[in-house]
Amino acid sequence: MKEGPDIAQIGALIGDPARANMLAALTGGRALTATELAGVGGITVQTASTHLAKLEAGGLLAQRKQGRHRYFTLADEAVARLIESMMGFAAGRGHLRHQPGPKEPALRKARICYDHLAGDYGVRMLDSLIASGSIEAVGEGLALTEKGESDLECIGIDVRDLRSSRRPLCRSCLDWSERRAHLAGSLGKALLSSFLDKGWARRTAESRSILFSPEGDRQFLKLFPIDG
Amino acid sequence: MKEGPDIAQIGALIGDPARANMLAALTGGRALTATELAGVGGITVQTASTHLAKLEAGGLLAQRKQGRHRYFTLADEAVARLIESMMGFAAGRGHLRHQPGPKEPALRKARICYDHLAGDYGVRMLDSLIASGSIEAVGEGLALTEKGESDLECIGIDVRDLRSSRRPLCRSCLDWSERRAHLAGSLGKALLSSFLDKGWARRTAESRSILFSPEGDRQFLKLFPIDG
DNA sequence: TTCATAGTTCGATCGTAACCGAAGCATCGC
DNA sequence: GCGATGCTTCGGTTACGATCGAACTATGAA
Repeated sequence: MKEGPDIAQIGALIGDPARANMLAALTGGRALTATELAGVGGITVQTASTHLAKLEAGGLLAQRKQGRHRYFTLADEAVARLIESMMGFAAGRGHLRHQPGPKEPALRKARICYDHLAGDYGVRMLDSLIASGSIEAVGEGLALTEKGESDLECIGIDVRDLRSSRRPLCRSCLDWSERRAHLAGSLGKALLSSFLDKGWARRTAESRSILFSPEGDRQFLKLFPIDG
Repeated sequence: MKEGPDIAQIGALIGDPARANMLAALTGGRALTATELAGVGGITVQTASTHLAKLEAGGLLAQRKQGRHRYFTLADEAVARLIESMMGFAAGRGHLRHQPGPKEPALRKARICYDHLAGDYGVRMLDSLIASGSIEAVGEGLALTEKGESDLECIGIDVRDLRSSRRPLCRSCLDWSERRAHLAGSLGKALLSSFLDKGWARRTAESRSILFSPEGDRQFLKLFPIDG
């Protein structure tokens, strides 16, 4: 019972939904504050604080104080690989999920995935961008074409500015309600931001769903048509 | 929260100590019965049964009925790799363990590790066998020498019989109370069995500790001396 | 100084899951 | 048929940990 490395301890740390979500969010590589992580986990800051303390004590997280903020990151590369490998494993047996997708239809339609658009609308957007030749699927990755760059500039996305960041411009993110890829990366984030700025959609208070206004809905569907 | 593969579910499955131990035991690749796994987990068969059902429902275990036995194995290679990777990760941060070894001194001294002797006595036995030239350490593995074979025959171990089994004769097993290797494999099992048969020691009812009689203790220490 | 924001600690509640005893099936050997 | 063994199911207990409100600390802004 008490022999072998303590995989139970690590399993238990990952085994709580709130903690698992925090870890998954941190897999993106960006440092997040305790409050942000509380939002990711769908819990209050107090609860998040105790979770984060446990994760840190368990060696899964590192903490960096900056002003009155506390930025959390995965402790090291090994943790990231562990989480990734578990996600890959879990993905291989989707039947594992108790709830095979977001419960609420609104979440299935459009929701925020860390910082970009996911759900039916997220998948549709990427499909449309690929169909129009704005984005090319290169192997596992995605690349913005010249046509895509000019098209996006037209709708107010400053692609050059996005390129200056270290973060990849386009990343493919598996959508777990649709089981298809949607657009992540700084471009995915910028697109979602622009929808919010334009008033096409808004975040809901306590949920991760994105609510489109009737007008925003129309504009979105026009901008990202699906042929066939 | 409800997006991404459900690593929380898998984490929770692995996160229970009893289940973790069962999984770790099955990493050896051999099929084990529910009763054996209950012993590994240090729980009753009833409890083990519910654990095993959960693990099977979670896709981590496969079950094969054979007569009145139920043999459990890891569901597939992917599960084995997942467990291995978690063990490797956990080993890399040994400080994770809440209890750095078995609590009770008796467990530290001698205990059963699946089917062979572990703890202080297990480590001593292997050390002595190596020192006397009965066993050679070859890289990560262990090999019985000719001298060892004849020596063991003298104390009533039928090595030829053991060889006929598919199971490796000698295996090195990391001892987590001593942090050193002890002898596993069919030979390790046979040696422990012989101690029990000779009445040198006995298993305790509800614990995994092995209790040596005063006479057995004397014989054991004489048979496996440590010089220096 | 005072107020606001970010976060932790405390205390208490509550739900879930691990656990075992006892009873119930199923299979084997006789 | 019988009893013995291996395992599961049921019922009830218990313990742990996730959760949040409230109070507290720390940093920053005004």
